Amino acid sequence: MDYFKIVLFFFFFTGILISRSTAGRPVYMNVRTEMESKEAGKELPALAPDVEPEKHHHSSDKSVAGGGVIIGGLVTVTFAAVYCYIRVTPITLYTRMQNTGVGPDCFTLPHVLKACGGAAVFEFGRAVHGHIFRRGFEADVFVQNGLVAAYAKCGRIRYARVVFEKLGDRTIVSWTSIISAYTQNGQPIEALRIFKKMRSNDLHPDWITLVCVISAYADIDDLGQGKSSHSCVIKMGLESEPDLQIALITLYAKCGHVMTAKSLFDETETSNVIMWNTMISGFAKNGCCIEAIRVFQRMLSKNLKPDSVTVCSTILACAQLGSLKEARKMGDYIDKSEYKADVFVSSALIDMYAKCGIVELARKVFDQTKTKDIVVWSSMIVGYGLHGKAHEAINLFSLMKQAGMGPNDVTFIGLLTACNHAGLVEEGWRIFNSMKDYNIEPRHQHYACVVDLLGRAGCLDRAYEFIKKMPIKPGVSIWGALLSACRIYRRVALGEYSAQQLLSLDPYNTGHYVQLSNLYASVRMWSGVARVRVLMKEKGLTKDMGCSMIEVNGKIHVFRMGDKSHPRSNEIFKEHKRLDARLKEAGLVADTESALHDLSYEDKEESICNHSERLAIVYGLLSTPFGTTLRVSLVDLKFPAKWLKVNKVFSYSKVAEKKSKASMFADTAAINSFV
DNA sequence: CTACCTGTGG
Repeated sequence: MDYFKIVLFFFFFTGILISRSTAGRPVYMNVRTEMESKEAGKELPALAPDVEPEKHHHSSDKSVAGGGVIIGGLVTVTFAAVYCYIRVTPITLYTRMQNTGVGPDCFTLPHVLKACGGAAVFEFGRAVHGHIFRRGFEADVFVQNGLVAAYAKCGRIRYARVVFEKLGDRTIVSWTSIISAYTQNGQPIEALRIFKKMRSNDLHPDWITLVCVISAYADIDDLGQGKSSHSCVIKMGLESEPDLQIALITLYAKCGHVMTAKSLFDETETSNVIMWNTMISGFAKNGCCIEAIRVFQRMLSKNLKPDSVTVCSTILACAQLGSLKEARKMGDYIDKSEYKADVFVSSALIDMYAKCGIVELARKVFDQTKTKDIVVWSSMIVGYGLHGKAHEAINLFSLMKQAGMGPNDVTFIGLLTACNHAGLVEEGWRIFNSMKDYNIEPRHQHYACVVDLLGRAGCLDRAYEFIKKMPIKPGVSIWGALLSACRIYRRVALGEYSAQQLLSLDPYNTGHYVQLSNLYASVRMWSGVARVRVLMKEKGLTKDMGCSMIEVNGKIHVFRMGDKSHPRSNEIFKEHKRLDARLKEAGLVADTESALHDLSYEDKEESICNHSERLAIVYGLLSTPFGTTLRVSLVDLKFPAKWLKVNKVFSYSKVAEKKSKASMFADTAAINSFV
């Protein structure tokens, strides 16, 4: 930062100098033409005018009369500052060096290559590669290692590999570079293969190699191999190396062993921000949202300065927790911080507010975001989709196109789910078909959205035809969508077929069995219900319990099915009974579940499952004034029940299904208006 | 020269 200030200061004076000599000439002309021409820094105005002063004058001979020295100076300084921020890089300096005829050597080139990686400028990297070749540095290991890394950072793994393969004398850094090249480009298995090859060449990993290898094991969720790397770390006496601790914490968190990750973290008592970030995101990604937020708060209380990654991870935790109170607190914190201009932070905030039920606040953040990238736009569109606001999503999509931003595949998932929730079949179909106009290949999820869309609308045959014509092999989510549509519309034959496909793909998922069982129950085929129960028993599956959470006055209340542990339990059950009767009176009986209500063991489970969310809603109705919006989340309890404490904020929660959350907003609104 | 933590979808 200090360096930056010095450069700015320098610019101030050179700016005045230039403005004197050019009498208000619009300097931004230079900036623009230069930015437009991709020729990286053929001219470098104002950086060192004492070396090449003429360069500034050649591009624009048209002097604009008037303007004045001061204004000219101010304009210059402003643009110079922008210019400095955008332009002064090792790359520009390198180009400049090329122009002055000073050749690079094997000490400058690695730095230049590092910069190529950082800015992910592939073409420039190619050019440098050419220079390296011409100047005969192909044999220099340092330079070649740099090339491998630069290509990897530009996502050109092939080029990286070619350079590596041609490398005669490989050092440990060469091997590490190619290994990390593969992990960075999402190919951890190939990375580990190369690691094994390296070991068979009797080369020992250094600590950075270990960081890469551990992160590869984390990527493929191989805790066993990860643990042996951990013992390797200890054997080599590297366990106090912060970067290795970070890699290990990531590994354990990624594999679901959050407590191991936490104990590693606690042992360090570090002030390393990245390690704190790792811990926060580790908690957040495991659904331990409150723990994540607590770590963040502890960080603040220790006067450690969070960076933008810290706040992004904490916002993610708030979003998953679904607690409006925490979300608001975080929002206020960001508002006062320097991070509100960060695109990553903005998109995380938009997502958070949408998931916590306030799409309007999400929109406010969206509107306040100056530079909107595709993720910001998509987050907002997805947010509208979550709330079933299809028209808002579609309108925003047109605005996005007007702003010249091209959609990506996630944008379309947002649009399609929005149409799903709003039941806009034809609109969704049209949107799906328009994907090819943007050169976006529909992926599995897009097809699943369409099947869901058609299925929910009752067009089951059309959905099935669609599946048959798909260019990809239908997977779990597609058959799942079809099965659930079959359950709604009681199409046994097609449902059985989908279930067959589904169970062969994913035999250990309880949800599929339950769906099939409910389908049978809805047409009173009790033999089918029994058969499914046997199937489940064979596989040793039991139906896991649903659990709902509601926040009232900043306190989280959790209800399990048939739960009587809440202090106001009696009241809640009484009210629930009363509402149920009134709902029935009004003919508002739950649709498919009604068929299940009169008989059978399975049915009870099914209705009980809904119970937990009903209990939460009833409690919300009892304890808030009329007109309050209730926000209920489904909680997936993969943690033991002892961690769950009703009427108390609890630590280990995971919001299970975002989709059902949206439909719950709708249900709650309906009940609220009815009562 | 090589590495670790961040945002939308599932």
